[in-house]
Amino acid sequence: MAAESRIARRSAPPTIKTLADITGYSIATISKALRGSPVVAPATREVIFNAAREAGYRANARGMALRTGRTCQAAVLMPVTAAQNYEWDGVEYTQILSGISQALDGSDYRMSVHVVRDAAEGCDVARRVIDQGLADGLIFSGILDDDPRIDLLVESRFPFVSLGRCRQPLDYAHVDIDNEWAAHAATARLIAGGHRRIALVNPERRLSYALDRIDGFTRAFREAGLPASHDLVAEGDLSTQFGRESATRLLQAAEPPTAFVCINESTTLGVLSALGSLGRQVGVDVDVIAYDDINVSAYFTPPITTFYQPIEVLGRTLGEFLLRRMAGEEPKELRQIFRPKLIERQPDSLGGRLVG
Amino acid sequence: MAAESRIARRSAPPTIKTLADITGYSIATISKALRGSPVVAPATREVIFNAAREAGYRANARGMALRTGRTCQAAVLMPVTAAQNYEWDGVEYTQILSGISQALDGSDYRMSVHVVRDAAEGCDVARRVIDQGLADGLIFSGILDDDPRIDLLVESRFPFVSLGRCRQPLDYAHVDIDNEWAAHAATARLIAGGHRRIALVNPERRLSYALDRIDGFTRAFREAGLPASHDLVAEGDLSTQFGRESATRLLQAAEPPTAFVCINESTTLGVLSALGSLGRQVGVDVDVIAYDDINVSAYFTPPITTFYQPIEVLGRTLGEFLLRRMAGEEPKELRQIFRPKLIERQPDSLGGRLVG
DNA sequence: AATCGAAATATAAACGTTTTTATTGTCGAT
DNA sequence: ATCGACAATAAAAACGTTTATATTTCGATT
Repeated sequence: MAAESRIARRSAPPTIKTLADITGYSIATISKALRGSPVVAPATREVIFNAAREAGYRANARGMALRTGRTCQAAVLMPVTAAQNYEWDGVEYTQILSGISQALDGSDYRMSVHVVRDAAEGCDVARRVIDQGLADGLIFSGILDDDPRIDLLVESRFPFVSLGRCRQPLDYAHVDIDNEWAAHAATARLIAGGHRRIALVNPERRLSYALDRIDGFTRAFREAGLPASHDLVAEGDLSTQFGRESATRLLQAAEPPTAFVCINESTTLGVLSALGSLGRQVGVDVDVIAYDDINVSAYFTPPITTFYQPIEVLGRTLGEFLLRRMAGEEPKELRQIFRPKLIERQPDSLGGRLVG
Repeated sequence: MAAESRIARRSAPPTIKTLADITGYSIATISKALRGSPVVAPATREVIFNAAREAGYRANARGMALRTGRTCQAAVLMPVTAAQNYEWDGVEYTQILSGISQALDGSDYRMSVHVVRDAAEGCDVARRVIDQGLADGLIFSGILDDDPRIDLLVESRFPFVSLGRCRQPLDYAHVDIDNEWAAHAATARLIAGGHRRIALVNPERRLSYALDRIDGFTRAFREAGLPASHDLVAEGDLSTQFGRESATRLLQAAEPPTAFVCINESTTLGVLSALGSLGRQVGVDVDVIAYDDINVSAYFTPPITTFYQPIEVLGRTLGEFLLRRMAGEEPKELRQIFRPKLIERQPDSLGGRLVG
């Protein structure tokens, strides 16, 4: 038995023709039976399925792809910044890939990953995926304010799901974090704690979610009837170094911030590093609220308040949505906006401290 | 021109038959010309190449794959621990994928990523990749002491490159970090600094490189004529939590360590967190040396001494080796062991401190 | 008893390549 | 003039599927 199956494995893998020889049916019938077509007699199907199981038959993806055009591949664009020595970058993408892969697990789709270095390359790759039929669906992130990839894909009716939304009123499947809400919540919490000069460590403004965050940040001030500290918005790549440099610069300004809202843990680490260097203490001199990527804020010294959203869940939702989209479901149904959970680890209030 | 090319793009993409119609040659000649066969006349080849360029012809990967069996895919097994809420896990894999992708960039290979949750699943996926011809080559990591995947792949002569070495004397392409050397260097540095009770925060012992590290750790003590503090070797998953728990436990023992050698930055953060909680200061009460994954140790407070190896370089080497292996090069030629660079950020010596 | 329709299956074509084999045409040697 | 060798190209088969069309069988209807 073991030896037999080993021999079977060594020789050429069974094709539909092998099954035809075994069962005596034609290859067309085999194909139809395996695809679950209702025209084949139930008894026949039974026989064929058994033979297929026995022979360890697995459809040849290449033959199928050639005939049908279906590739059984879901393409994912994985962004990587060109910056050297910035190794924290993209740490959360492992989680996203893991989540997508989980969602794809039951299906017969596989995941192919394309590394892209910037938005332009992302656009090129997307076009190649469509034109050359490299995949049946696409997932990507890093959505810009007005993202050409979304335009392209919507126009060509290619199934895709984006992580993040562009700000155009287009009809497409997407998953996102409620950045406006989260930025508002963080800012409002600090305002309620007595802070007036609040820094926002934000990504570059061309990214859609950077604008969402600024919106939320601004709304919190507006609702409190206070002027927003727009001069304390730092924008850049989200490296640890950027966090450190921004914090250092802002803290040495004439009217320094008393609190920081950080976009991710990488920048947070940089901000904390700057505070350490300047001899400021979190919770004593300055308050910091972060968005949690990889769940390490609990281990910072001291632990800081964060908004936490398990990234793997985003990935899983992306994968599920793509499967449903590729199955023909309408984009309208395939939208989900996650609100991260607030984890309070500090009071984040000025307390009796002196402002400015 | 722009309109024209857009129309061309909308309609079915050009095939070899399209080129045959355009040039008047047969599809066989077209194919041979494009593949660079010497039997076609140079003038003919010229004509065909021009037509191909004009029409924007790109070979259909599926047709090619069906005929030749070549998939133009390089498969990568991406490990993901099943542990929930352990989100730092695998952060360095983004860098590895990025490196591999860079290496593959010029070639016509694409990268497909398979997420695997444990060694057994890795073995299954590897077998499926071979049997079903899902890819032309394979890259994987997390090598065990005696890894079944390596046995399987060596036996079936399937091109692959592993990140890490098993301890069997097999002939296969691999890339690794010199873990024995690095562990020795870190331990020796601490011994030279006066430390005698040194903790090693290590991965599980079934992983090949865990053993390498213990070897190096032991050698450093042996060379110093001292008994190795084997009772201070902690083994577990490399989560931040594991680092924190291990450090807490070890420090409260009867004969606590005066120094830590940490396997990666995730555990390092945990160790530092434990030290903070216990009111111990790095560089004052305890010394810590880490291996740097994603280059953030510089931002820890205080910055700590690390061994640093840019992970992207490992990825790039993996990709290059796989290409060469798939091109037929012998595994013997395709081995590289990297020595990480020591970055000194602390004296790591006991100084005038009291031992124990 | 002849005919029809439905059910079940078979045949053949197609997808886009590569590769093996066959067909031209040209030229030099006999 | 005839033949063979060679170069250049064409024709055909094959890879493993799916699908459109064709064939067979059989029971029911006229």
